[in-house]
Amino acid sequence: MVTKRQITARKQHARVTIADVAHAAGVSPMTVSRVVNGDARVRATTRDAVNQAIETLGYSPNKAARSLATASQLQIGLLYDNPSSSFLSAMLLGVLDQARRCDTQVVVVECADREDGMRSVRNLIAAGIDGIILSPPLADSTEVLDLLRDSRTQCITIGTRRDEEHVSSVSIDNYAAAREMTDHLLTLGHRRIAFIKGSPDQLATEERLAGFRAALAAAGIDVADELVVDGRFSYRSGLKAAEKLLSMTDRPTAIFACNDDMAAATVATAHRNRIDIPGELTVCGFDDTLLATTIWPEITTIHQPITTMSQTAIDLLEKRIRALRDGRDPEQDDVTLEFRFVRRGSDAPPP
Amino acid sequence: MVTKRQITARKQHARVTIADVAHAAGVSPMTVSRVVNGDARVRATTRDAVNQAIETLGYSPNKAARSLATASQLQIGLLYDNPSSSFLSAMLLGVLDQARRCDTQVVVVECADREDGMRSVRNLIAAGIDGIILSPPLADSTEVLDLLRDSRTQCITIGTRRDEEHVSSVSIDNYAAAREMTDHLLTLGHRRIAFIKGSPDQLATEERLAGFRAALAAAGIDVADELVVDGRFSYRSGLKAAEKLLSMTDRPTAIFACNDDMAAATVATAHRNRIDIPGELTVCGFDDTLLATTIWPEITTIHQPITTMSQTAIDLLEKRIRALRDGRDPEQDDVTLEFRFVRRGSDAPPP
DNA sequence: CGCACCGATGTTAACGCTAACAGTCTGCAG
DNA sequence: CTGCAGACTGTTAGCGTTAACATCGGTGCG
Repeated sequence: MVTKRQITARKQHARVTIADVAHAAGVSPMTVSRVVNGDARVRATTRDAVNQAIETLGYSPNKAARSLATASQLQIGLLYDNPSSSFLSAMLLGVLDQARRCDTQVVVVECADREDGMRSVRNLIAAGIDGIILSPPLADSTEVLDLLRDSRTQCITIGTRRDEEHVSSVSIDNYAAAREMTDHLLTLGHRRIAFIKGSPDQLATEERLAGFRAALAAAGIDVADELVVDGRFSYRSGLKAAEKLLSMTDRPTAIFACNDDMAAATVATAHRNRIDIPGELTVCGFDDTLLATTIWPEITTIHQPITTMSQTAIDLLEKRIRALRDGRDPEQDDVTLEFRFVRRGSDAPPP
Repeated sequence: MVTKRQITARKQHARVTIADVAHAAGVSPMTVSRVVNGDARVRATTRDAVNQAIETLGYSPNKAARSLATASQLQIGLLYDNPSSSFLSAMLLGVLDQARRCDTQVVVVECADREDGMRSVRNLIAAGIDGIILSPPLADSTEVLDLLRDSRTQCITIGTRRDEEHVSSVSIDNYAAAREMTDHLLTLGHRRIAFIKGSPDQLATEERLAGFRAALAAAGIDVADELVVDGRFSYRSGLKAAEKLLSMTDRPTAIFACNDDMAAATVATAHRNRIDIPGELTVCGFDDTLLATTIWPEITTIHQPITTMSQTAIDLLEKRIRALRDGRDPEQDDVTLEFRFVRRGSDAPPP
C-alpha cells in the first residue's frame, strides 16, 4: 500500500485533484475551480496562491469530471468517402484539434459509397450522435441530407455549400477561385485553354466550371466544347482526359484541371509525350494537396484552408447543437473561407 | 420548462440515463450497467428485458460518467514531424479509432524540428500527459527519448525500434523488407542495382540499407560505393540522387529508393531524361504511400500497415500506463508487424 | 436438515468537478 | 450606527456511472 502510494505520489499526476490543490492553497475547491476556469471574481492574492499550489502539485484538471459536471460533452460523426490522403489528414488535424478544445468526441467513419454512407448515418443516429460532418461527395448527396433532416440530426458540410435550412456549411468560393485561376491563364496570354471536370455529382465541379466559363466569357473567348472534358477527380481519370486533350491536332496551350490529382496526371501524360511543362504546356490544378508540390514541376493551384475549414465545421456544429439543447432553433450558417492562389512552376506564357 | 422538457424528450438522447432504463426494465441501475458491459452474471430473461428497455428508450451510456467512475481516461500525445500526408492520415485514422475504443484523449502536436520536439515534450509533460507516441524522425532522437525517460513518461515509437528499456515500439522488419525487395530485383536479373538512402539520423535508413547489402552479398555481388547515394526521404533529395545515378556512364538498371517519395522523384527524373520505366530502368520504393499509386507507372514498393501500427501503439502505451498505475513495472514490448511486398508497374527485367 | 456456497441482483459510496446558492466581510450611504 | 450593496469565498448537491460490498433465494452435501 505504501509502495503504491509512493509511486502514485512520485509520478501519478492524475491523482492530484482539485481538493489537494485547495488544501495546499488553504481555500475551498470551488475557489480553485474558479481560478482554473478564469472566473474574474477572485482576489488577486488568492489567485496567486492557488496558481502557486497548482504549479507545485502539478495539478491538471480531470476532463471526464468536468464534462460530467457541466454536461458539455458532445459526440459528432465525421464521414468521409475516399478523399485524397492530404485532404483527409488536413481535415483530421483540424477536427482533432478543435474537438479537444470544445470537449467533443469525434467518430470518424469511412464510407465506401453513398449506400454505405446511408448505413453509417443510420448507425450513428441510432448510437445517439449529436451531429454529423459531411465531406464531399457525401456532402452532395441529397439522400443522405434528407435522412439527416428527417432524424433532426444537426449537420454541416465541408467543401460544398447547400442552401438548405437544416444544413450549415464551410467552404470556399469555388467560382471565384476558378475564375481567378482562369484570369491568370488569360493574363499569361493563353487563349486555347482546356478544362478537366471533376465528378458530375459534386457541386464543386459545376461551380469551378462556371468560374472558368465566366472568365473566358468576360475576355470575349468562346469555349470550344471539345476543350471541356470529363474527369472524376481521380488520377486515373485525369490520365484519360489528358490523353484526349494532348492528342488533339490543335491541342490547348493550357489545361486547368479541376483538382491536383488530375493536374498531376496531366503532367505525367505530357512528360510521356515529351511535352515540356511549362515551356510547351501550362497545367494548373485545384486544392493544393501534397501532390501539387511533390511532382515536378510543382503545380500552380488554388489553396483551400482545409484544416481551418474542419475546425470551423466543428464550431458551427457545436453552435447548432447547443442551440438545440437550449430549446432554440439552430440557425443556418454558411461560412465562406478565403482561398489562396498559389503560383508555382507549371505555368508560363504560351509557346 | 415544459417546452424544454419536451424538446429534451424528443431529441435529447443524452438525457436518457441508466436510471431511466433501470426503471423501465424494473431492475436496478447496476444490473443495467452489467448488461451494457457484458457481465455474464445476469439471467438471460433479465438481460433481454434490459436490452428491450435500452432499445425503446434509445439509451446510450455517458462516456464522461463512465470515465470518471472507472478512472480510465488516459491522455496521450502524438508527436510528428513533417511526415508525408498519407503516412500522417493513416496514422491519425488508427489513432483516432483506437483512442475512442480505449477511452483515450489524444493530443496531436506537429514539431518543426528536434528543438521543437523537445519543447513540445516538456509542455506535454507539464500538462500532465500520461504517455507519448513518437513517429520518425523524432522517434530516433536520443535527446527526446532521454528526456522522456528522465521524466518517467511512458513512451512508444512507431516505425523505429529502439532496444531500450523505457521505450516500447511498433515497427516492421525493415531489414527483411529491404532484403525481399532486393531479392526480387535480383530474380528479375538485375545486377547493377543502386540504392538511395534516407536521412542518416533515422534507424530505418540503416536497416534498409543493411537488408539491401545482405541480399546482394548473398547473391555474391559486390556493391559499388558509387551506387549507394545519399538522400533525405524528401522528393527533392530524391531528384538530386536520381540525377546523380542517371548521369553515370554505366548507369544502374534498377534503383531501390528508401521511400516512395524518392522513388517518385526518380521516376520523374527518368521521364525528363527520356528513360522509359520499367523498360529501360526499374524503380522501386518503400512505404506504399499514396504517391506510389498516384504517379505513372505505379511504384513497386513495400507496404507498411501504418493504421494498424498506430492502433497497436496506443494499445501498448495503454498497457504500459496501466501497469504503472497498478504499481507494476511496465515491460518493454517491441511489436513487429508484417509488411507486404507490393508489385506494381515500375519493375521489369533489365534491358 | 442445516450449513456453506453460489449465482443473480440490489445498495452504497465514491469518481472529480462545477452550478447554484449561501454566507461573510468590506465600505459607504443614510 | 444601521443596513445594504457588492466583492469574495464557502457549502451543498448533484452530473451518470461503476466498484465493492450486501442481500437473498436457492442447491448440494455431509
